[in-house]
This record gives sequence, structure tokens and C-alpha cells, in this order.
Amino acid sequence: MPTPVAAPRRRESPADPVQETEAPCCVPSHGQESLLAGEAEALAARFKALADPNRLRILSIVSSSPEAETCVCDLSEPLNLGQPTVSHHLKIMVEAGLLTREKRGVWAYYSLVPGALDSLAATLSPKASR
Amino acid sequence: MPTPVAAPRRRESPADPVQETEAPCCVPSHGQESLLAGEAEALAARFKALADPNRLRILSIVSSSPEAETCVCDLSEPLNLGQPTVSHHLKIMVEAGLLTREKRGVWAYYSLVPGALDSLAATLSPKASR
DNA sequence: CATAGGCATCGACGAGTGTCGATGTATCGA
DNA sequence: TCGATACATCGACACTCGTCGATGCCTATG
Repeated sequence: MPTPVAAPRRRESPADPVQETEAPCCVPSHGQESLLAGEAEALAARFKALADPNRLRILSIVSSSPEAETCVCDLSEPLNLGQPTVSHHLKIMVEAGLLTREKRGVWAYYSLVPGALDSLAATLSPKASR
Repeated sequence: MPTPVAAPRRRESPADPVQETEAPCCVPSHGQESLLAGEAEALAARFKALADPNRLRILSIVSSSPEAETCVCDLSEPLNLGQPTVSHHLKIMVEAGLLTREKRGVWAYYSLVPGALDSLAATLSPKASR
């Protein structure tokens, strides 16, 4: 039940008005047959959360953590980043729906949202998700 | 790229007995089994090519094209972008290994690199790519 | 040749991003 | 109650990114 987006469809123009000229390559297919602008923007927002090496490493550390839970102080050192920067990256990934935050006592534990990455992967290659 | 990082003070004394009963949360005991910095950077570069709505729509249009081939003039209109901008996006995706460019006569045809998206999807959810 | 069209490249500009230090907030312990 | 700790937020800075108009290159055609 991930996002059913970007199913590759063939272009079918049933009653397309013919191009008078030789119709070189610019077929005026005005029918928005592709991703809608809104869908593309939502998808891009999630990929943008993955488009940073430090965030990818955070994801890797979190997913390889003993119980798939990590706190900020576990990340600051291996990434060589300041604590505010790590918090910033974590916030971006929480807002992108990739991580969840659970505060226990003084510490904040981050864990993967189950299925979030699979959903994105299914968007990239729909055939691999079945 | 200056990243000095003044002093990552870690609770790590040379002869201090670390209490292992409580073990608050900062226990980086398992050593660096995550993504290396170089791998993360290479991966992020490919996701960065997907982190733009117009590029996602370009991918969608190209993949839904009759023979998975599209020229620049086919893209400029449905995206409401100028021709230089479309060329710029296409160049980014070619350099990211997502598209290939083939020039036939005056026109340049772009098509998907087979397996490129699947490979990225496999990175996100390895179990789904089997 | 000369001309026209498709496309890439260049330079510039505004907006967005990653990083930092400083500061604020909440929780636990002495 | 006070101090220490873990984390979030804020403001600032340099850098990157997306977009455009102008221009140059290449190919086909007359």
C-alpha cells in the first residue's frame, strides 16, 4: 500500500490532431500524461531528504543500530558534525516521514518508519515491489 | 571545506571505569559499520538528481514515451520551462547515470538507462530487489 | 555558401541548503 | 532548589541550485 505513483504508461493519443508539417519530434501533447506537478513535488520532497550524504549515513546508522534506535549523541561523533546540525538533519527526515522521534527521559530516540523506504523504492521501480 | 569541529568531548576517560550497568544511550560500541563517507556521497549525488519535481516529471515523460525516447522540445512545453533549463536538467540526469543522450541529426533523444532506477531502489530496500 | 532550426553553454540572479555558535527548554540527580 | 545533561531552536554565513536570457555550435536544407 505504498504510494502508487508513476506507473509507466505509454503515450496513447487516440484522436490527436495531425501535425500539418512533417511532425519532426515536437508533438504538442498537451495532455499532462505524466506525473502531476503536485505529485512530483511531494515525491521530490522525499528524495530531497535522501539527497545528502550525512543524512544517508544517519539512516544507515539508525537502521544498523541494535534495536534500530539511535539518539542524537550517537550520531554526532561518527559523522563529525555538531549536535545542532545532527538535530537539523533528523528533523528533516522526520518531516519527510522517514524517521520517527520518541523522547524517553532526557534522550530522544530515532527509528526508521517501517515501509517508508520501501514505498520510495517502489516508486522508482514498481516491478520490484511485488 | 573547513570542518574543524572544535572538541567533540566524549565521555571517554583513559582510565575511567565506564559504568556498564546503566549505559545511558551513548554507546558507540559497535564500530563504524555504516556507510562510508565516500559511498554516502556517491549515493547522495544520485538521489540529488531525483530531488527536483521537474526532473521527476522528465523521467516520467521519458519513460512513458512511445519508445522511451524523448527530445528536448518534447519536454519544454509540458513542463513550462525554458529550453536551457530543460537541457540543464537533462545534463544533470545524464551525469547521474539515469539518462543517456543520443544525437540523431539535429535532435537529441534521451532515454532511460536500463536498471539505473532499479539499482537505486535496491539501495533503499534491498529485500525488494530480489 | 547562406540560412534556419535544435540544442548546449555561459553569465547572472534570487532562493534554498548545510553548517556553525549561541541560546532556550525539559529532565534527572545532588 | 540548583546544576548538569540532552536536545531543539535561532540567527548568521557561505555555498549550491533552479531558472532565465543571450549566445555559440552543429546539422540539414536550399
